[in-house]
Amino acid sequence: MPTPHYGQPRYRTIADELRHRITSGAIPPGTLLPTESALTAEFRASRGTVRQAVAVLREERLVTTEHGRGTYASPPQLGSEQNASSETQTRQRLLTADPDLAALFGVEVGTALVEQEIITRTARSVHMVVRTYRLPR
Amino acid sequence: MPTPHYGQPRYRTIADELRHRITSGAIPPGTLLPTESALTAEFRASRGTVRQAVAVLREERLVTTEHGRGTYASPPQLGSEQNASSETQTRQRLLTADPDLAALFGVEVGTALVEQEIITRTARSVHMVVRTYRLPR
DNA sequence: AGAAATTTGTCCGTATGTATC
DNA sequence: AGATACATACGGACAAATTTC
Repeated sequence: MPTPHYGQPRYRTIADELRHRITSGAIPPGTLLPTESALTAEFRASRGTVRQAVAVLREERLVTTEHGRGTYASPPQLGSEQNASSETQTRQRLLTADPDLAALFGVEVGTALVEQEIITRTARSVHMVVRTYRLPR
Repeated sequence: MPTPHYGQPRYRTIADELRHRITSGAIPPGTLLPTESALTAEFRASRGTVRQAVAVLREERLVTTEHGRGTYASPPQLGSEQNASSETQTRQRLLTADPDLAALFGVEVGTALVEQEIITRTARSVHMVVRTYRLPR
């Protein structure tokens, strides 16, 4: 019943299993994963635990979820290509708004902002750098 | 990582921060606070701690939370229908690589780069600024 | 066009085990 | 020992988007 999480948590185990199904092709890209209620039945876990498992995959960009629809294995008909050999590095930090950003956000210079930097790269070179700025929420 | 509560308990600190954002206008009245899971991520606290923090604000009548919906900064008003319509402005320009970007891309300082800037905003405020940097091609 | 069913999103309350101060 | 915090897990309920009838 409640929560013996020796060794590996249940949601990790479930995430591993689902990841395997996706990467092995058992759940082809673009198709829907089983619904949350189906997963709760299959793994005999609570919905919260199942959702936690799916959240792991979402974090890994292995799936995308749409409200009222379901969870797809890899983005539905988007970008078309995922470069198998390209990887991303993500970094997040706090910075103080320079005049430019301060004006955009309508805050004072020096206000704290969150910057997330995503670097898309192959082993050889950097493809793209994306910097996202937000107010700390 | 676990539990240094020098002086002030963790949930107090989180409550203080959220209170400041509300009173400072960073979270305007009528808008939803970040979800519990978002707060756990941001403050790297457990759900229990986050809920404890929100409970403090609820006690102070600074927020009201609706089951299945979320937690609002100050009571949700009937007429205050908010435009969920967020819009984006896109801008693209050439710039010269500063030392930081030059190092990332492995080019010399001053090399031309393409910057695309996407600003996500409502009528009221800027939500997010995304800057994408690429080598021109 | 409208009602019902599905599915995901969020919150609630509770519980257990672990770890640190 | 006690207080605080963390991680995990359960079950229930309401909300919202989508699909189906």
